[in-house]
Amino acid sequence: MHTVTTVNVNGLRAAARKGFGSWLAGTGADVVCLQEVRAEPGQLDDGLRRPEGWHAYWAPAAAKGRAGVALLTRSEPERLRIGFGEPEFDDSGRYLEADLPGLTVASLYLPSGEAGTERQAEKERFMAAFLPYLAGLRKRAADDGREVLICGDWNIAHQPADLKNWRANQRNAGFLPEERAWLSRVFGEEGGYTDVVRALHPDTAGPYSWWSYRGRAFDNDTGWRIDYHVATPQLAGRCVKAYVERAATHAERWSDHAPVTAVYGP
Amino acid sequence: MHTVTTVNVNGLRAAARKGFGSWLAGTGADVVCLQEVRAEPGQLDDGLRRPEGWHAYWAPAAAKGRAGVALLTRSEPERLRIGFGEPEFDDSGRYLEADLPGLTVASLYLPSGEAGTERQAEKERFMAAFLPYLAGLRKRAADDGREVLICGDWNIAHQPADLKNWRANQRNAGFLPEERAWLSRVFGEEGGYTDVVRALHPDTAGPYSWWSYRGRAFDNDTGWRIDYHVATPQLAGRCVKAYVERAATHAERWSDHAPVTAVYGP
DNA sequence: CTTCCAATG
DNA sequence: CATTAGAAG
Repeated sequence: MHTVTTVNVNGLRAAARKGFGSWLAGTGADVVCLQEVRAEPGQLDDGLRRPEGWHAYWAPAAAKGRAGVALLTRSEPERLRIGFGEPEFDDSGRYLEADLPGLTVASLYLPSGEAGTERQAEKERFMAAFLPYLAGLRKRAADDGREVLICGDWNIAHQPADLKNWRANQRNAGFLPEERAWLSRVFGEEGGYTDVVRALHPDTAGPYSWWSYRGRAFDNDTGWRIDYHVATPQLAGRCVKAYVERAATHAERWSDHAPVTAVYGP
Repeated sequence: MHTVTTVNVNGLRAAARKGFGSWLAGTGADVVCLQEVRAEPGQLDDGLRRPEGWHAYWAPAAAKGRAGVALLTRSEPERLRIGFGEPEFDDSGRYLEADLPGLTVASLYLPSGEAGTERQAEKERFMAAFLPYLAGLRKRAADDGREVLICGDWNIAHQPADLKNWRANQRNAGFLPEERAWLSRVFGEEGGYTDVVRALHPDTAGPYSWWSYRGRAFDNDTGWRIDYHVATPQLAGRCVKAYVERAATHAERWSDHAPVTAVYGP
């Protein structure tokens, strides 16, 4: 029985100034996955670095002020792992994994970039290395009788239903054919994972989890669904509820992403 | 008859957001010298670039967001000059000169830097080139029967009375022996100029015109007098009133400097 | 449009 | 402690 939330905070220090703390205090989740922390633990206030009632783990990027993922868990994990074994990304602040009893849960922040740039090439290298890792992780977990849940900002919308203007974005990073095909492999035989939110809501547009700060994207709900719960099928089948906490970042707008929460039954 | 104000605005766009406009609307000056504009004219709102009732002249630095001086005059100058003939500093946004009838007035922003750095070396090169220019300017003006007034942020406190903690600052840029000696030459035979505010207030501590943003420098009046009216002696003798508008940047604090105003009688 | 950094003051 | 620009998103 787990309630898990993932949210890209777009700078935890800025988010904390604008209300992240009260959101965290009010959440019923027992696992929170954070992305784009953009700070080293030492740059965070005590109450944020070690929040009351949580075990907190940080994987900052070597580059200051960039990326950075974290995991907050109500119970203490048995094991932690930073990175997924690809040296280029080991200290890039993009992957942090924890073993809880019967469940491996990870916070992922996949690179983003504009089409045709070096950043996009980096994203593609990440994708190429990460898929085999994911597949291997699922197989090892199956052998151990564990479930796996990779939460985070994957920076890719999978299908037309996953963003407002899919036609206009077919040549934009985040909805490129090769990115979508890669996600299909994650969700297909090769990866063997399930897109939890889409499985529960097969016919909705969205629910979006990111809206650009530019223009009136949030007000018009011109969003993208790029933050996922990616789970082994058995775990996904146990999900009884999944939703985007649009209101959490609405009034105070402490991030351009909204938390994505799923409740996994026993 | 002139009322002249000089103020380092520490970024005119930021100052405008915080109340520079209402200060300008309320000033009785007919010449305003600005330093650290930190913007090209095109980056300023219309009302700021061409303020109602003023002629406005801008000398931005080639390096974006750095330095930049300006002159606002109620009457149109006969001539304008950017730089003082030293190529290194011609487009550094540090010197702008205007000829009004019988008066040459300039806005100066002398480089600042930390002792022992390349910035300090640049400051010293500026000082070395600027003193002969000043001396020549005074002589030419004398031949023409003109007065000269160089207003601005000279980034040097001259004497112990010109900063709160002079003992602690003897090795800090802005109060180094060589900088003080250079100002003494400006105010001595070689330059031939007068420190207008000090001439009127020979026995006051300060009045300071800059307070660091760090700590409680402003509240404790831990300030420096580094913004000067530097005038030919005859003009200085006509000064009937000289003061620092501490309140102008107190309530709203639109700069770390305060305006320094002097009234020159006929 | 917002984050954070770096250089600068 | 504040400014601006620039990289990044």
